[in-house]
Amino acid sequence: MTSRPLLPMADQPPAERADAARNREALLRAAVRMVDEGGVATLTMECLAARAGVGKGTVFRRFGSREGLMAQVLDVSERDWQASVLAGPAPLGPGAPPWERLVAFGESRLRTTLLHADLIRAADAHGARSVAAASFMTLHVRHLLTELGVQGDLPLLATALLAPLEVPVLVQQVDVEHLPVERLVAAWVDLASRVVGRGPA
Amino acid sequence: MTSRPLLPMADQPPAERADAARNREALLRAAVRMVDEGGVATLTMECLAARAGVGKGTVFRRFGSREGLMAQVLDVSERDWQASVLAGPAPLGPGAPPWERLVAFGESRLRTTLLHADLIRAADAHGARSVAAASFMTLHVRHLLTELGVQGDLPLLATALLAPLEVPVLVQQVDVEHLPVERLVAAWVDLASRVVGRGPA
DNA sequence: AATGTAAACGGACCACGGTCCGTTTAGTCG
DNA sequence: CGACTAAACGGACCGTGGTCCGTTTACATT
Repeated sequence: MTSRPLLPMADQPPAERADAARNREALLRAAVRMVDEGGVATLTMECLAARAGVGKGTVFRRFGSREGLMAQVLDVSERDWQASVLAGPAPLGPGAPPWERLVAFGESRLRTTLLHADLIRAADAHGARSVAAASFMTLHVRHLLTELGVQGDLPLLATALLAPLEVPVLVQQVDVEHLPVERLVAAWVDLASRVVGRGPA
Repeated sequence: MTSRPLLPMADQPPAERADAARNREALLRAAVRMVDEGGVATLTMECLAARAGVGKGTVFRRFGSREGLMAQVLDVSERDWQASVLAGPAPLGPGAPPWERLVAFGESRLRTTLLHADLIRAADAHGARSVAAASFMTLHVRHLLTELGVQGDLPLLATALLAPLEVPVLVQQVDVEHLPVERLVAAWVDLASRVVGRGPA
């Protein structure tokens, strides 16, 4: 028997090999570039591989699927946004009263979603939302609802508040029905105030 | 110049040729069969063509895309459902007071969506909801809200009520989080009662 | 019946996502 | 430093959705 790693450390799956890490980084960088140069649609897996100077198999080995890749690309911007919710300036970040934070959250999320609509869709593709992003938002809204003293099935109420901010809904309203974003924001705030059971400061 | 059709009738685009109509029907029948025998995933365009005894090009000529085909397949069941909302027995159909109808609508739609989740997704695919189905529901909810004397941006309020009944949301809750359907129904009714501003009979 | 034409047909063809597997290489151990 | 192994690599290959275009066919007009 060969000896297992001398430092158990934890039993993290053995860690990534240096060349693998380099390739992942190169691919991700290339992907980001392609996306914001030509849009999501122009990024094909084969072409990305070529650009990054690796074989197609490598792309799939690193990211599993186009969807997985897109999720990583999205993560870059999404992480910033989450940070500003968690620790940015009020009213989106902490410091403001919960109702103001909720309103700020809704508007900010609505605009962000619209901005990255294509990417979010590509990262979602088959319909299984990236657990990470969704659960972050659910938790946050749930937390604010708690602070507001809302009674009821909080997890599901949070989901209900988040649902109208999903890509398909917003895209339909903005791109097909040509509703102005301000109206959507106002309607969402109205919805939130009904759910909370009283709103305006 | 050749003479145009002798009976103008209306200027409907010349109407479908007999062979075309036959093929459309054969294809649709075959598609329905394949879907409820093997599930949505087993239906490939080429295979469908073969089954119906036509060329692949014909399938695309008739339905435009896989998505378009699926929309037609879905339409078969969806039409029945719409009929029962419009003219079926109360409380889903007319006759019951608006609040009871709204509750019945929510529960019925929730269960129906879950039942046809795959098909709805396949018919939606790129994310552009079939205008027909969506606008039917929006109109209906809007109508009920009006009857209930709800004030505000009705079209958007209706959308907000419909959003948590969308496939991705429900599938996430049921298949990933394993929440029981009854709880989803209860939460939706709660949401509706908040939006309406008082609910229980 | 013969003719003309717009529509329908079919299947070869293309692009893209995803898989497979034989080959190469990083990192480790003696 | 040489040997060994698990991991990474790359590109040929496959299935599927979708397009294209030369050929066939329904129907109307004479």
